Amino acid sequence: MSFQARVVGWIKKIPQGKVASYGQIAALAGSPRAAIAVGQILHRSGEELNLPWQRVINAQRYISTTCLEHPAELQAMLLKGEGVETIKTNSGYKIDLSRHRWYN
DNA sequence: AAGGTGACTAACA
DNA sequence: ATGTTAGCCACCT
Repeated sequence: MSFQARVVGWIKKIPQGKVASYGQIAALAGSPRAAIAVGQILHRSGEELNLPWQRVINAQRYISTTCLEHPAELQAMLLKGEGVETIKTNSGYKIDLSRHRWYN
């Protein structure tokens, strides 16, 4: 089973209304240092694999998408749609982890 | 098949 | 607090 497959598996398990960080997923998938690789996977095939990519944010609890098709604004909207509060700040969209952090 | 590239992070200045 | 640096590592070409 590839790292990618494990990552996908975990991401699918993130419950609605909860969020996890790239590093957290990487750790669950067996490579605590591969956070950036997780981002890579989502970046490329997150949408076509039908994953809840919006539930994955960075360790600073900010939305960190950059790609034009999936801007932070869209992610914030999707999260809001499932009950996750996003706070708009000058530096981006911040997530209220005290309420929405996903505990495994 | 070797190397470039990130939707990352933690550690510093 | 804010910006930079240097490890990270799997995916893609």
